Amino acid sequence: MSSGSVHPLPRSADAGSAKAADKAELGDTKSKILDAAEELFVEHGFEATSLRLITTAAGVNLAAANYHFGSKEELFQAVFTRRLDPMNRDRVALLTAYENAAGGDALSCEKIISAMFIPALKLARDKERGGKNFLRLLGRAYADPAPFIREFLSSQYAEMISRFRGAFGRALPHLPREEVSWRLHFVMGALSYTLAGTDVLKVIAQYHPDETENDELLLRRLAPFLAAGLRAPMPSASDAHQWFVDAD
Amino acid sequence: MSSGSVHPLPRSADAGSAKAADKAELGDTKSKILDAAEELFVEHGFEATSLRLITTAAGVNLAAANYHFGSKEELFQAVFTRRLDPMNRDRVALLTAYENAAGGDALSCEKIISAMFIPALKLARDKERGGKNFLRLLGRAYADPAPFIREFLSSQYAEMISRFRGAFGRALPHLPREEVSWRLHFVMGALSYTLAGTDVLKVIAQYHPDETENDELLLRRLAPFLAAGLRAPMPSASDAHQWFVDAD
DNA sequence: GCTCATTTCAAACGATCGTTTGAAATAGTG
DNA sequence: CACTATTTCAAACGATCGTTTGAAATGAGC
Repeated sequence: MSSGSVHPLPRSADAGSAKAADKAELGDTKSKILDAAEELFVEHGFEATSLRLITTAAGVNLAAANYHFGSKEELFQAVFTRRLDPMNRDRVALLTAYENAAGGDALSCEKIISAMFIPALKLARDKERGGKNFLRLLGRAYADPAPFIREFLSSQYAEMISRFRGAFGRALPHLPREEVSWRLHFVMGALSYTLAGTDVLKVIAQYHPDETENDELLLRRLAPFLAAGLRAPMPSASDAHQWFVDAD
Repeated sequence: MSSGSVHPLPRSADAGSAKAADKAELGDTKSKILDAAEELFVEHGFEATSLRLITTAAGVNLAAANYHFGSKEELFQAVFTRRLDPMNRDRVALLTAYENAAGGDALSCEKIISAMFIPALKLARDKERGGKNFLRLLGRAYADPAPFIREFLSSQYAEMISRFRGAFGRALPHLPREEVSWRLHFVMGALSYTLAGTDVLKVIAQYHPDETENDELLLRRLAPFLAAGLRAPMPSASDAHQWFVDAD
């Protein structure tokens, strides 16, 4: 971690090469690896997914992974940046558009939440194809203990979270600033958790996997739940005491 | 995976042997392994934690792990059952006590939530010692893709979830049964996520790690948030349309 | 003392991991 | 065509993994 890796790094031809076809899957090795990695990381997690499994699924040589990405960690980050970066940019842009449209008025919680959801929905509705897989991967990554994942994600999210915290603060002027941060934390948690879609809780909640495809429906259930939570009044000390009276 | 493992299985002397001292850490190999495993699984995750790391930290021989627990997966499950089983029993018992005390009346959402939280708090306040670590481990396990973890957890939680879904259903008679299941899903998600305490979102929400010790404070913030979400009215179709108006 | 079951130990097993290597294949440019 | 740079390939590297083995140590009952 002392200095950037110095793998061969083929001349990068990423930034919107105009001659790349829309057919998506015809991918050049690099894209094939990213697609396979995205799917397999979701299914098995980072540690349990071997480069051999990825490159075999992608139909490329094992060494191609290290040649194009340098290391397994860098491949993992590449999988994320490909989708996360545009999504978070969309979120900030949408929030800004809402704020401009509202003039000086504060946005409603639902409006702010929708600025977080709509770009995620766009991704799930599939950007190219594997968008749904990525959202599940993202939800899981939050709970991954690997330090490099945590540091990477927090840096990727820093700007977006800062912007949304400000928006929620203006929407909830009666709440202490610290309480707003907490509730944003809860919102991000519930959202990530729901997107992760762990089968554990699907079973627990008698979830019907048939409906899984309809993420929009899911988020339309989550948004009112979260908006109501955000608007909850600060509990008084007596309230808390009443709820948490010990029952030994 | 075809049949139960047939490792030597030393004669089990678990169930409350009266002569076991309260001093906790003096543990017999088996407890030392469980304690070390609990801490290391939290820190590195299941796949990334080797048996050599665990047994070294526990100060016992490598083979002792397989001798006492059969396999790494069974050790992982043993770490969970040691704490999860009593906690979920406490939850159900507390809910039952609340219901009996209320006679035929439905409980408030806050009361039901507290029946989920108080046993978790008791654990966090440390049962013996490592309770806090375990809650973080539990939160992470929900997001773990390993099938054996998911199946194990859903079986461990089945009864408790069923009981609480019924209680929430009575507390929220105006909501469709399916909506109650969804909101319980969100509640479990937010709770697990918060307990997991991933540093990612701590950073994101400008969380002050100094306060980390005070889990009670944390849950007293989460409970009102969740209770308000549970009580949210069903959104009308027009509401949803207003929130999710596309902004292309 | 002896016997026998239980637990600990050092050492090794086969398998798989991420990564590297150097040559062969391919594409680009004159 | 030849020349060069880029990409692919089979093969191997050293390391670490979960698990097993068989002998040594330990404790209980007599």
